[in-house]
Amino acid sequence: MISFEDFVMGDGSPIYLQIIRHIKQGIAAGTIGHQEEVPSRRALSALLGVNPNTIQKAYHMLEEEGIIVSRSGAKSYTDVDEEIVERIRRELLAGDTQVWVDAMKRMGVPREEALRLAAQVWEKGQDG
Amino acid sequence: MISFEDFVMGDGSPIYLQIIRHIKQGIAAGTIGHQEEVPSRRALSALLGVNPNTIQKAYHMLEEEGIIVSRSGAKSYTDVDEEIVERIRRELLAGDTQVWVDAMKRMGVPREEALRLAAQVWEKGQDG
DNA sequence: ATAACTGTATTATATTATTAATACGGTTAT
DNA sequence: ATAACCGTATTAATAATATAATACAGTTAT
Repeated sequence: MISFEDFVMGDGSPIYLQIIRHIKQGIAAGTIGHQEEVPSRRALSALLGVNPNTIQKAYHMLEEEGIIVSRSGAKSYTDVDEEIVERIRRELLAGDTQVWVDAMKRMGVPREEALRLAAQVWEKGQDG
Repeated sequence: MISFEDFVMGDGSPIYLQIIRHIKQGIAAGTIGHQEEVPSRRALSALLGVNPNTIQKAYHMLEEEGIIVSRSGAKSYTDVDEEIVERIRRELLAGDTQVWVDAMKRMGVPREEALRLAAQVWEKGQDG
């Protein structure tokens, strides 16, 4: 069963996008595997304190991307072969890193200073 | 005069937030200085192809943050002493880096691999 | 002074994100 | 079979974002 324990609604982006991202990150991390059970729309909406329709929107888009499979009346499960895992991982890693690098460059931060800052921030956190 | 030549409406975030970010990044980079002229609401709205009200919203929030000063009828100018520049720079650098580091950790990317990827993405770009 | 530009304000409308309240029919464990 | 879940669908309402069309008064260069 996919866990949403560490899920935090932080940035101001739409909730359904945050949910999609959370699941994709779990798949990229390997903590979410193939044919893993997905929380029901109602259960997750109660857990996160949002409307069931918001969850349905996220799940529906994940299904269109071929990441989860739903059957009316039954539980929903992930459907991720190795190819899709690699695609998601590449997408997220490259995309996030590009965003950060672009921001640093736009602020005139030199490469070495940026990498030093990243290493420093990395240590500050307790996990990882 | 603040330049918006390299401004691109990329991410799906609200335009007024992107404008605020663009100006803050310029201040952090030092390419936007003290008492520098800000494009008029109408001029910038025409340049970006958005509504003047959207620009006004961004400028109004920047004024509330003490970053620009406006007088009815006259042009608007930046108002950034060294203290505010340092505050903005620290905010943006630390914030953006934290977001990236958190994403990498959530995806189970080891520190060294993340830093290697960052260095690699850094080189790929033409500027910086 | 006056024309051209400024910031500011108002009202209306459209779109998107989200909530809310239901409803229907399929699946599953007992 | 039946109760408790499940996915799915519909309709209505609200808030945030953005557009559109104006209007008014202050500033500035000529």
